[in-house]
Amino acid sequence: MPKNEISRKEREKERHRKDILDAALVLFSEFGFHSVSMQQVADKAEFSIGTLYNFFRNKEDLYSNLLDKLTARFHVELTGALSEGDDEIEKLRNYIIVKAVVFRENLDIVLLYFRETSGVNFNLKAGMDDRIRIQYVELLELLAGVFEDGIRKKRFHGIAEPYFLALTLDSLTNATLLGCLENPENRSYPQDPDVFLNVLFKGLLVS
Amino acid sequence: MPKNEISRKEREKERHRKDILDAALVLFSEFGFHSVSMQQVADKAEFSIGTLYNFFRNKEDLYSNLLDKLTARFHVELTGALSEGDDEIEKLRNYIIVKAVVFRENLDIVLLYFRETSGVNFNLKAGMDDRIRIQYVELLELLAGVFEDGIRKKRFHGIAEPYFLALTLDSLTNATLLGCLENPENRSYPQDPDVFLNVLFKGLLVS
Amino acid sequence: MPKNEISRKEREKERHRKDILDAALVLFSEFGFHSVSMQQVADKAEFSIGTLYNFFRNKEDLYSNLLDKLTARFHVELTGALSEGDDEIEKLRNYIIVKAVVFRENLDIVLLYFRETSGVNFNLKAGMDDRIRIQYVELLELLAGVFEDGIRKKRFHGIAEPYFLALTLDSLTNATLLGCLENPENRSYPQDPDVFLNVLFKGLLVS
Amino acid sequence: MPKNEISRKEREKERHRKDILDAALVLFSEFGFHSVSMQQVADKAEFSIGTLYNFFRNKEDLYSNLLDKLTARFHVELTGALSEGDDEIEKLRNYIIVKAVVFRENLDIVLLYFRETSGVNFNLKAGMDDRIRIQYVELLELLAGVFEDGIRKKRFHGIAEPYFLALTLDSLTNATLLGCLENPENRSYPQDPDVFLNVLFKGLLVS
DNA sequence: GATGAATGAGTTTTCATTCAT
DNA sequence: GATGAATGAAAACTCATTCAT
Repeated sequence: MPKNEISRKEREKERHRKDILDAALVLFSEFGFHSVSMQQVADKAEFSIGTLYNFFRNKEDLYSNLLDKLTARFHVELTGALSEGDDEIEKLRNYIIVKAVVFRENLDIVLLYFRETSGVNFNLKAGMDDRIRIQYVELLELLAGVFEDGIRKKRFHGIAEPYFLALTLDSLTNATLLGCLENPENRSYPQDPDVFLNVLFKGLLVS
Repeated sequence: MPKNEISRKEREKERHRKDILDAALVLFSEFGFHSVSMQQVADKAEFSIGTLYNFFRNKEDLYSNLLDKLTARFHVELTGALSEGDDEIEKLRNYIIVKAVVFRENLDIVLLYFRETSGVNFNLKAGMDDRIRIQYVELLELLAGVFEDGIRKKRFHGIAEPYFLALTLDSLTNATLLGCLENPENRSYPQDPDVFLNVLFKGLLVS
Repeated sequence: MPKNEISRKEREKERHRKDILDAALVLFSEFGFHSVSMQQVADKAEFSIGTLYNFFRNKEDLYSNLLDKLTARFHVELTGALSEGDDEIEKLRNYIIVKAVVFRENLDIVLLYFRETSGVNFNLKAGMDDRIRIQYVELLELLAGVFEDGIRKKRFHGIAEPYFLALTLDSLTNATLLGCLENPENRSYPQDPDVFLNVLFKGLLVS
Repeated sequence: MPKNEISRKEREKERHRKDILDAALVLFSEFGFHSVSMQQVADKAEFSIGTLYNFFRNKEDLYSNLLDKLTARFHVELTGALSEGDDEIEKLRNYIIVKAVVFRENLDIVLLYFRETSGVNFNLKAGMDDRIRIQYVELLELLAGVFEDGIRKKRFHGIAEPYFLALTLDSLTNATLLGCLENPENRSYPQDPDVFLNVLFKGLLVS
């Protein structure tokens, strides 16, 4: 069955590709792009250097594939969270909860992501990061949309620009989660999403 | 006049040191630590490579001196802002205004600072960044203190932990200012500090 | 034939390693460790610099591998010479003859060896040279053992400590051979080992 | 008194020169020519780098001046020892005793000297070391002369070439003294010069 | 004569990338 | 497709030497 043959080979190839990306993720997220050599990635992935170059044009390509894959996953999870829930408050609660779960379960990825994005501008050639930036803005605008809807439906006081409120919620959750995940002994992060929402909305909520 | 002689030489040396740090700041803030070579810093500072090494033990030492100097300056400005003003609201307004000014006038520095700090964990050897982290925590605690005072004096509702409120205000202003400064064409940042405060306090303020 | 494939590659790699060591030997023995650059070794070995570092961790590692290999070879030859021969006199004659042959046929090595050892203490990190020193002391003690046996068997007068006699014979042959080999036009070295032995033993030999 | 003025200045200059050479001796003898920087010599001598260059054309010149001064001192002491004493045996005893004293009292110098000479050929440009070699050969020939005289006067058996005997005595004392001085805890060196002479002459002495 | 800041050629070392097997 | 030896450009860093003060 040549069809199956091919598909088995394809699947195997895909698995190898994944192995390489997994190894790269662990190393890049711990040490950063410049402090990890292709040799180290190859060693960790248990492939030879040459094989890495069969899958990726160069080091940057490997990195950017990694980031793309990761940000896509994040994007899906977080935008998904924002679309579920009956009303705007529920959506925001969902967003906060999912974000906490995602962060906790993918610390590697999150650190790598922030290494790239929160520096605000990036170390690598522009272009690679543009896609990340676009997805980030998309997410913020989605979040802003939720605020806007809530305001229009009189769920919240329209006390500030929706985009502004979105930025606030995002920054706040980032800062809190990163602080908690980095020093877990230090300060545990809130299980209850309303801790975050209260900061923003107590008083904003239409009674 | 040997006294003057000496002092003139010393002053000149200090100026050269500053020239090098200035050149390094511009380059590091634009391209990042790993993407700038000592040769480039030397060229920009109009000195030879050897001279750089007469002032700094190695590349990391240069970088770390730069960061120390910058964070010290920030720290002074921002803690100063928090200590001026008649009541807590005034202190917070002050903080927001001064931060905006400082950010706008020192974009290089700010970008370099965030490249180091917001990446959450750092690329370079620990120790250098510990001082930065300590100063950052100090600032946050000072800010938290203002919230605490305000809550105790019934100026604000005690709706959340003071440290949490501090983190929120800090994240929010960072995100906004960086967003605005990076893409000035895109979105201007608010001149009025109350735009920030409203997000937090409308409804929190005791009427 | 994958087996042969592998072994051929391995053999080739070993040959390359040997080529590098050979080039290094010639240069180091003529100019000394500090006066030879890795570039020069690479050029002489007809490899690129990078290849040198695929075989040796750094310059010191290359040097130390070279010394280890050489001293091991010497050690084997000279201790071998001391174990052959019917009686003690014969063993000493053997030692003198073999040493002369070894010195003449490996002038490069000998010079490099003496550059390290006779300088009494060494330029490089300790550890590398400890092995050399240990082997040297081993050899001297073997030689001393021959004298001791000879004295016990009344082949020689026990006119001095065996270790002392060993040191004397070693120093004497070194000085003579090096003097001759360095300035061959100047003074040829004795073919007859008894020339050395006579100095020591005429009168010491039990008649 | 301008005469005195000048002479005081001259004396001072000479003292500075000596200070530099002393500092250089300590450093070079411990670490070797290549591992000591002019900066280190300047620091140890408590002068500036520039001052070193007022006294010596370059690093090599400093080194070679140092060696010249030291070998000259050695040469005087050892040739002196060979010229004192009533008969040849006495001269040789003298030589051995003086050499031991000189070695013990000038370990720095001796190590530096051997670093240069016993390596047999030298690290630096030829020329500097030729003078050392010439003086060494001169000394050996003087020593050989003593043996020759002793043989002619029937004090010793003419059992080997005088030059050969000289080389033997020299090598032997070098090896012994260096061994002792390097590891003083290990093996003390003989106080009695006859320990050396016995090795050579017991049986060679005309009874 | 003394100083020491400035120089820059030269050295070691790294590492992304290629390509013959 | 996999391999990994070979490459060499590029980087950090050193240090003998100069020269203006």
